[in-house]
Amino acid sequence: MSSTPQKRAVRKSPAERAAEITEAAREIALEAGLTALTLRNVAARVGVASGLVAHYQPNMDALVSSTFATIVAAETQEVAGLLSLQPGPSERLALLVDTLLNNSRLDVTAIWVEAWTLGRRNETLAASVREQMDAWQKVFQGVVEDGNATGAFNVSDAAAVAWQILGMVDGLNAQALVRWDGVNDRGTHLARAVEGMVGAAPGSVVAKPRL
Amino acid sequence: MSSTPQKRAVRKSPAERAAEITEAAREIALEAGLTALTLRNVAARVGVASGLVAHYQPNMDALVSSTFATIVAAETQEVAGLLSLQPGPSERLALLVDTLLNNSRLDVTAIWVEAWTLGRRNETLAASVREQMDAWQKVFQGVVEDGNATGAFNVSDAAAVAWQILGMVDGLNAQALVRWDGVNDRGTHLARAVEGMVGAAPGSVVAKPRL
DNA sequence: TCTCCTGTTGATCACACGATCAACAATGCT
DNA sequence: AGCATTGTTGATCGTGTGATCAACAGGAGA
Repeated sequence: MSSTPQKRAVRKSPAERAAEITEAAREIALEAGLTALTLRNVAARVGVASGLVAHYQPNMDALVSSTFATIVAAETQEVAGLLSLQPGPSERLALLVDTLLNNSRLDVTAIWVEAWTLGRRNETLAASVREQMDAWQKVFQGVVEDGNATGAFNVSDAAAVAWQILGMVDGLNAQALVRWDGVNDRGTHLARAVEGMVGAAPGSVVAKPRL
Repeated sequence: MSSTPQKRAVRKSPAERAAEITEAAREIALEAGLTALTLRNVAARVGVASGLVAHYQPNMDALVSSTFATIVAAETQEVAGLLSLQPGPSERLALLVDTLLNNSRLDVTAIWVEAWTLGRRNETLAASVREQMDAWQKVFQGVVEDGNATGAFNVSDAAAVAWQILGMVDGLNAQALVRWDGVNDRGTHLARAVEGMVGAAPGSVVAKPRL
């Protein structure tokens, strides 16, 4: 019954081992949250002694914050990529709202929410959170300015509106975290709210039917 | 140098002692978060041995969740009270939005956010969170239905819209927790968004100037 | 084959947590 | 005054955390 063979881990290059550790950290965070990122937890997943994880990281706060950044930045990139495929700003805004509300990203949302509170005691993480929020805001702002240029929207302060939409989306996602059964038609309601904010014609921001 | 006199705590009635403990827990939570609610922390604040706190509580999860409920329910009551003083639904909605965004309640917001993640590992707390969210939603729903009745709003699903507004407010507050410097005119932007959702005339939901 | 470099181990430290409980002492009752 | 009730203590246990470091061993180069 050698459930845990307990054999010595094979010797690997620092780069490879470091990659294993960050990947294990990513998986743990997505499955059990940033709080579950402990030396022993990560070590166990990699199949390695706890000391080794410590050896590859200055401290755990750093691993937590870099793991957060990795996960969240990947999501931003992915969604931004989807946006570029859309024909116009209204479609982009609709896709943005629709994509972020479809509950397939609840694990990432959980990490966001956790990071907001963990940031109170982990300054490195707090800085990372602000940085990633800025990145998201820029994505929204780009869409809003886009719509302003084409005349689809009419916004005086695109940056502020972008912050607001971001906040709303975050809130609705956090809500879904707790009240998963919640409300349907979330996308429709939010679309109407967003239309009000960007000064778009009612009904102009409409989610494309899911394929 | 008797910084901590270390004298034995005076003997008090169970009711009185229990009240001291819950009050100390409330203060600690508001200042340092629900995570800071430890046996020793609460005991130190009351000026009592850690065992006594344990003696008055079935377990710490219960203290955490009841403290959360106490703090949040008080806020709901307070805001609901303010609402009743307003003449009509538009004013009520405006006050609601304005009050919840004015950053004087960031400590409570921090507790909300913390509770969302802590609820994943504390089922008692999770139940309490859902209960308190329901209470908030009812407040919003009442205002929306009110406006529907007077014709100020035009909403087909008041419950769903109420959930959405609640989520938005939560998100914007959580955002303010991290990006305090953030955006000004948050109330105005949100008012416009809410108008879009409730089908109110643009500009009808406007915050009363602060006295 | 031998040697050195370095990736790796795991025991260990100090600390914090929740929980438990025998012993203590203040209070009110008889 | 003596006693019984009960609020209170604080040491203790088991667990978990991050961090440290002497000792070990795999592998590449001489």
